[in-house]
Formats: sequence, C-alpha cells, structure tokens
Amino acid sequence: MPTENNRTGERNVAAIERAADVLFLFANSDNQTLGVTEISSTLDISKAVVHRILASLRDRGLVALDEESRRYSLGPAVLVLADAYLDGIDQRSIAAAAMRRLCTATNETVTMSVLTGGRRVYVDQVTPPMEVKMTVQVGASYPLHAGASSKAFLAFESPEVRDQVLSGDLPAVTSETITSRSDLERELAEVRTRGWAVSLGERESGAGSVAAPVFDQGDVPVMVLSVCGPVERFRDRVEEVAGLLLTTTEELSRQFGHREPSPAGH
Amino acid sequence: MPTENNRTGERNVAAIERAADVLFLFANSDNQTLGVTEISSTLDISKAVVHRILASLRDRGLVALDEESRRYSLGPAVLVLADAYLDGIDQRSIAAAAMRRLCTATNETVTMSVLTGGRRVYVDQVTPPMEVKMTVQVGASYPLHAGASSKAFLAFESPEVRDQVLSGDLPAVTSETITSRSDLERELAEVRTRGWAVSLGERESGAGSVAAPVFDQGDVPVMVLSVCGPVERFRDRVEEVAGLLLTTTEELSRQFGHREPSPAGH
DNA sequence: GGTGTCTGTTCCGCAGAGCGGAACGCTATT
DNA sequence: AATAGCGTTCCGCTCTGCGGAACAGACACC
Repeated sequence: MPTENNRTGERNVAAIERAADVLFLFANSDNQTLGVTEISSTLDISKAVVHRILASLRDRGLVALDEESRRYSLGPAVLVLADAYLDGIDQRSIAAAAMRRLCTATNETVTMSVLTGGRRVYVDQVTPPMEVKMTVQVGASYPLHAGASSKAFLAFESPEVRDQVLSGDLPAVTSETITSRSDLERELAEVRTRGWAVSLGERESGAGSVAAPVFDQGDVPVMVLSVCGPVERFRDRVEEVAGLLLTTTEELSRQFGHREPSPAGH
Repeated sequence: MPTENNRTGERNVAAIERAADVLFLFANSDNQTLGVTEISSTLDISKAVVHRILASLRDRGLVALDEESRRYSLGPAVLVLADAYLDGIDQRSIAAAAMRRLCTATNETVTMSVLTGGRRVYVDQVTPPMEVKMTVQVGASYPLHAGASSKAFLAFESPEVRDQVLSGDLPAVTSETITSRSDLERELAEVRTRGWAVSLGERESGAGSVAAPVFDQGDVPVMVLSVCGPVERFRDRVEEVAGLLLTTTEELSRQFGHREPSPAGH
C-alpha cells in the first residue's frame, strides 16, 4: 500500500495536494528559492512531475521562475488570495471594534490569531499610538506550544489535537519556552481553569502577552485575542490586562453564539 | 479541439490549473463564500470535479468549509504563502531604505507595486507620521488602466501587453478614470517621454498619486513606486514630488542593473 | 578541452487516477 | 406531498499525466 498523503479520508485529487505541498515547501524552507531537484528529493516526487507542477503553478502566477538561475520562488498571485481571504473573515470585522476598545483601554497592541494546519497564524492587529510598542507580522505562523496565544488555543483544543502537539517535539523558540511535556500540561490545565494564558518572552524575547480564546456555539475556539507589548510594561499588570481581555473575549463569544458564561465553571 | 486553458504552451497539469482557477474565483467574486454549483457553472467544470478539488484544497487548508451552510471560502493557509512571498522579494529589502527616504522627503505615503496576471498588486508601503495620510491595502490588486502606478506600468510594458489591455474594457473605477482608448494612448505616450505618471483621483476618489517604474537589465519594469496622498495636498506639488520620485527610481534602477541613465532619451 | 557531475527539461508508452453523467440524500419552499 | 434546489457519492470508461530514461546546458576540475 503506497503512503497516504491526504489527511482526510475523502476522494481527493493527488495532483492538487502535491501542488499545494510544493507551495508550502517554499513557505517552510529556509531558502526563498528552490530548484526542481531540491523539491523533487524533499517531497519524494519525480523530477518530471515537479517540473510539470511548477509549470502549471507558474502559469497561474502562484510561482515565479528566475530565467537566469532557473530557480523557482513564490509568485505575487499568492498575495491576491491572501488579500481576498483577509477581506472574507467576518470574525475580523465583528471583532475589530472590540479590539480597538481593548487597545485603547490597555494602551498595548491587540492581536487576533486563528488556527491552520497545526499552527497559529496572526490575522489582524491593532496597535496603540505609542513610541515603543509591539508589532506582529500578519500572516506569520507559529507552533502551538510557545507564547500566550498558542497556549490559549492549545488549552481549549480537543484532547486529540493537544496530544498530537504534546507528543511531538517542543523546540525552544527562546530561552523561556516551555520544552517539557509535563510542565506544559500543568500550564495548560491552569490556563483552562482561569480562562487565559500568559507568556513572558516564551515566543519572542522581551515580549509579554496575555491571551484568551473566543468560542462559538460548540466549545471550539474560533480565534484567540492577545494583548501584547514590551515585557517590562507587562510584568506588573498581568492580572489587570487579563481582566479587560476576558471581558472582551466573553462578549465576543456571546456574539458568536457561545452559551455558558463562565468557561471556568465546572 | 477543447478550449485551451493554459496560457503558456507548456506541458501542464490540468487539475492544478483548475484548482488555481477555483482559488482565484474566490478572490475575484463579489461573495466571500461560494457553493459547489456556483463554482461549477462559472468555471464550467462538472460538480463532481469541483467537489473533489475543494476536498483537496481543504485538506491543505487553502479553502475552508462552513459545515453548517455547506459553503466554501478561502482558508488561512493562503496567509502563510503570502507571508513567505513577502519575505522573499529582495526588491522589497533593496528598496525599503529608499522608500523611507522618499517618504520623509515628501511627507506622503510611498507604495511599491508589482505586476501579476495582468493586474497590479501593492506589495509594500511606507507611511508618514501624519494625522491625515493615505494607506493602501498590501495585496490588493487593480486593473492596469486606472491610477498613476498602473499607468506607469502600462506605459513601459511591451506593446503586446499594452495592446491587450487597451483593446479590452476600460471600466470607470471613479468619475475621473480615463475610459477612452485614444485618450489613454495619448496619456501613456506622455508618461513615456517624461518618465512618470500622475493621477488625481483616477483610481480612488480624493487620492492623488505620482508614480514611476524601476527597471532591470532589460527595459522591463520590475516594480513601480508611487507617492500618494490626499488630492488637495497633491495638486500644487506634482512636479516637485515627481522630481524626488525620479531621483529615487533612477537610483534603484541602477542598483537593479539598468544601464541608460535617461529612459526619456531616444 | 576533455571528462565528470551537477543542473533543468523533454520524450513516450503504459496504467490507473480521476472525469462526469446519473443517482442519492438533504433542506427549503410551495 | 411534491418540487426544486443544494452538496455529495457512485462507478465504468477514457485519456491524463506518471516516471524512467534520454537530452541539453552550466559549471568545476585537472
């Protein structure tokens, strides 16, 4: 039996999934440009096929070819998709006003993250009018074990997802990252009982953050909001910020149809 | 002979191009979500195939399915690609310093655009620290006939590309948009001789902009920089801004290997 | 300037992936 | 009940596209 490459059990089109894998290889690899052979050996697809996939993607502008070096890179068309995606998430517009208010109340940057492919991606942010403030990269993705937003997701995810992350590697992103499985489990249990997560430099040195999820009808977190900024400004006001944050996320959860006012209640 | 759907004459994979077309349909359509039948009839692909394409794309996070409404939308994974793409364009880092300087000198927003699939896409911007300023949406795409940046591209594109745009529709984006072919041709000729383009509200009402291309070794424009802001602040200083802009783009063109100091010379 | 070793690209015949018409289950609407 | 729309699934035949191998350049080494 050949290796199954599709995650769902559906009747899929292998060529499309391979093409997607090629695209993500550009995103995950350290190099910005890739050659045919490199892709072929990494993904274990024959050179001929890789070449045809690239030709097709190139045809649609999703990858670009540098004629000189004969090396491939992502094409500008991916921006068009990203722009359309960002326009489309109604969570963004629903939460925008609440995020601005939270930003004004705390005087710190407020971010929104969603989950994709086992990682967390920033989809929006509101920054305060201050000289020294934190800015995140919308579109950047991070693993689920490091940082407040990631922990907020992980704590409220299904046990299966949680197990999968916990049983994998927990690489140290900074010197403060929690890298032991048991420590992280204890931390996540605590996040669940109090309803929010905190990180002081676990994902980015010098950055402090408090994060809490917004739920929909089920108990599935649809997104996580975080308040983040320079760690020195954060250390002494974690509780205060967490209170403001929870007020915001609970109100949003209600808007998304979540019933059960206190997620901390048994 | 069935309709040819690939633009290049290469040996491509039809399934991948169809999948890409589905993705772009999300970006181009007015609705944020699409149903199987809708996609099927718009792209003239059988429902069964559309369904399988969507299953595959969903598997990789490129589209998302709202279980309730059974409607599809773009997925968060497109953000990951866009983020990687933006990291990858070295034009951005090369031009970043020059753009900041131009922004400081003019006290207006400076943007960078590239060409993709017959449209223009913003890939970067630098904004001045002012209360009233212009902000563009990085990733947003526009047609090639409206606005200063678009005209700057079109004027220096190959005659074939220019002809293709000029012989198509020239829809009015605002009341100021040039919609007559002959008017636009005259305008483009002028842009070519003086080296820069100007628009007062052609693409966005109330927005003024001056734009000029940066060339590589050949005479192909690799990107277009624009200085843009509220039209009232622009009307009286077009020439002044154009001078500063040209100094910047000519310096950048030299960095990209362009020889021929005055593109206006015969 | 041969000779070797990398690239990326093209060729072509065989095999099985995936196309598509039709059937199926749903949910609304009448 | 009946109709009409949707998304999903089925299955047999067909033609796409897989992949080993050959090819064409670009370097590097001696």
